[in-house]
Amino acid sequence: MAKNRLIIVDISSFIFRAFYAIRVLHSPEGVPVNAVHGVLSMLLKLLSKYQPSHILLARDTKGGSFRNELYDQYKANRSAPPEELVPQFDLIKQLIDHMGLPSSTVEGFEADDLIGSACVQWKSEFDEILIASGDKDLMQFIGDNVKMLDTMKDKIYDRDGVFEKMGVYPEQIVDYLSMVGDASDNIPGMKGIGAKGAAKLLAEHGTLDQCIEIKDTLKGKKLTTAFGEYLEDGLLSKSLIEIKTDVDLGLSAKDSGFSFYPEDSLIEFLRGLGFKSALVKLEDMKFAHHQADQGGEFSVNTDGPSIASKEYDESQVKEASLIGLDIQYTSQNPYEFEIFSIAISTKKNEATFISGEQSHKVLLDIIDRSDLTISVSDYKSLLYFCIKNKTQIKANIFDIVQAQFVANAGEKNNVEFLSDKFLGSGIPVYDKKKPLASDNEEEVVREISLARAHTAFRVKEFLYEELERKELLPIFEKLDNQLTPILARMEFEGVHINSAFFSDYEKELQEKLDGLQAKVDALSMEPVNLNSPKQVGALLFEELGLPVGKKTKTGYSTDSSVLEDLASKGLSEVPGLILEYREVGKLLSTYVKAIPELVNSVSGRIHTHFNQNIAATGRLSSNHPNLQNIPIRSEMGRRIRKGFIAGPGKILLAADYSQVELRLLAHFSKDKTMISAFKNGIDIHRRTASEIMGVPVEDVSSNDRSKAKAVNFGLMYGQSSFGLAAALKISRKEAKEYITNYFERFSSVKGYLDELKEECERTGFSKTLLGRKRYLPDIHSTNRTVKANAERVAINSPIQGTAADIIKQAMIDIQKVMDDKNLKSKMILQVHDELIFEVVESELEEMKVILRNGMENVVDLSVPLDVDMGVGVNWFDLK
DNA sequence: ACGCCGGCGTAC
DNA sequence: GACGTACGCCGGCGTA
Repeated sequence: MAKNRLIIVDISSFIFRAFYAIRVLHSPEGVPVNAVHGVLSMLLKLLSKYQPSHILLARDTKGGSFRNELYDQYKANRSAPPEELVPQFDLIKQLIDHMGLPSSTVEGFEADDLIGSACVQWKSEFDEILIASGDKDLMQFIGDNVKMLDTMKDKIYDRDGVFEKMGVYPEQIVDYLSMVGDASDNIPGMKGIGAKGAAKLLAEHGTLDQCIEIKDTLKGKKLTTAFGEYLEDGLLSKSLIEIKTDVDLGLSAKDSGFSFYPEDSLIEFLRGLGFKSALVKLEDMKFAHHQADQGGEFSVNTDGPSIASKEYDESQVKEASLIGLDIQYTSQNPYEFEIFSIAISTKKNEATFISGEQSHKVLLDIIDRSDLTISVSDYKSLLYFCIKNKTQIKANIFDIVQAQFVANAGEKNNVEFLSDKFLGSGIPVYDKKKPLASDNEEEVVREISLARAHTAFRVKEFLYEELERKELLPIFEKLDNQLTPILARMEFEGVHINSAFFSDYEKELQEKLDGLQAKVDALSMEPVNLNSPKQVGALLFEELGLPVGKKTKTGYSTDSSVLEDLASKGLSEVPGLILEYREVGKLLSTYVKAIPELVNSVSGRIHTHFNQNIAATGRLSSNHPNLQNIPIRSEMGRRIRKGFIAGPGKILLAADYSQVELRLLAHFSKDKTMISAFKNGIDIHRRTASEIMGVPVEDVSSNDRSKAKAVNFGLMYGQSSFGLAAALKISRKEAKEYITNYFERFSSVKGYLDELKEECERTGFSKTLLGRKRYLPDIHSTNRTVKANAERVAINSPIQGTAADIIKQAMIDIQKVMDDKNLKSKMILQVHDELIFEVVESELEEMKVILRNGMENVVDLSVPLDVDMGVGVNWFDLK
């Protein structure tokens, strides 16, 4: 590492990036502070990661620079900074001063000129200079000991790095940008010359001046006009791009030396802005500083807290009102696991590890205390323990992972991430590959468990405050947190399967698959692995010479739409055979073979995991195995459902919401046609077909209906005419017509969808009927594709998310009734809009009533929520 | 041998 | 560029 390292920061670019990267947050006084927060964390990261001995923060002045006098259109395309950013400039100036970081601003010059001047004037004073900026312009200063740092990508550019990225060397950057221009500063460049052209010219002729000298020999219309008509623009551009290097910075190289220490004034300042997690980091730094003072050199350190391990002391637990808890189990299998150890934390930077019999006892003690809040990172596994031991939890449980999911759906939410985010990291990672730091495995488990318990203890207050501030406490406390015990019970109960059915069906499908493989082999030169898209592509498009359709990143696309196209052309029977092979192979590998392997050896049943904190809309997901995607659409696939059966003396009962999402769309949009269709029990797709194709309801063909169905669904996903056309294999024109007609006939739907986008732009999040939020920072992206994506999400999330909230609430209500009535029937599966119960036959009729009531009455909408039910001995027969 | 990623296909 | 939310299989490729 360089002994003497200067970092020059283009602070303006930090400010803008910070502002747009984090949604707007306000201080207790209502002043926006998101950019302040962002700049602070960017600076702290810079200091800890690159450990500079010197720093210079270069700031723009409020007025324009000499460049505005050269060119009145300079930066004319820049709109005024957003209203909510304006008051933050001054706060950031104060922040920098409180941090004691050297900064410079000079009237009439931009930050770039200060950076350039520092680079040139101070070059010999430092072993290394890093320019922290995203401005390509500044690449011109890169040289032996000057490098550029892209803090977003954590990438450092040296001379070769510049060439790799731009195709020119640092000394050619000015000429390069003079030709290409720079849209962000409204620098025109020379029309007709793009990135590649400029790089090529400079590679051949070295400089712009050289190019001008030989311009008459240049070939091609674009180039000749560029060097004729637009040469002036190029020269003007050059004068704008050139950076001053002789500005008097008002301080010397030595003055940029600093030593960062979180003074009380900084702490006070940040407290006033309502920052909490940043304060924790700074206080830990102070702590580290004092430690370092005892025995050596101080270095900026934002790493996590070190946790002192304490002996177990009963009194400490007795006095606590909040405990962080981590449990380590002896096995993943919930039917076999015993508690290996627990760790508890009731104090900052302290935690206690307890193993053996005592851990079991302490755990039973603390969950029995109704005056206690236990903060954990895996509530469900604690519930497994309780179900197994037939104990009830009296304490309040706060799951930090679930809290983070509700507060920031779509963000990471594992304990390691939370520890990083709020405490500055600190969870040791158990890495099986590397030899353990300690050769005692228990030692490693102990370290991890202590850190997890401590994280749960510390992070709870931050997340609670965040949930409160974002008005998400009701969703967290009344919905998600209430659902967890139900999911634990469902998982614990599991599903019964008919293993003989699976093995018979496996045999049947395997024979079928072998037959298909043999047929294809007979038609090809050499054996092809039909599971390999690469080999399939080679067979179809090279050996057989079939017409190439779509391409993927890596080669020919061979997906089902391509194969169907080829099959319909009748040039070869191979595409059809591959389609069949794919279908059978999928069923075999993903379901028929895989599922029986997951039968639990103790219970003899399948125990899926219902994940509550993965799908950003609030839906559940299921894995190991995924029981939410068991085939139903094809007959061959649907047969798999025969393998899922009720236990002895039981019967399966399923209840599913009919068209929930479309009903929600009708309710939200208040569309009269849709509402009346649902109120009168009319088939919505048929009705839609009639409206958009202009035929009487009774004359709608089944083909028309399925097209309308696709339109209805596509709508809720923000599908374009392009997508609809592809899905239905119709022309874009026809697809477009349907969509246009749809929005004419269902005009309030159009308005509603637009409103969703606008609302999201305004607030930064989308919201469900029950108040679940999903923050979508991409809605403000300047990248069209990214923004369009966010808009589709903004349309879909409230609908999908509301449906998810509704069924969650229904599960809670239904389980409550079942418990109150002490019923023996069990809720065992949820498939987004469907609940499946294993019912004791004597309870069947009662259960039907409970389900219908529970599901239909969760919320009061302007359309009824209809529920269909089915009964059967297996999942196939639930009709 | 293992892990990651792309392509593909299943569900709602 | 073009349809939202998931999970999981397989092959292929890079690293060990």
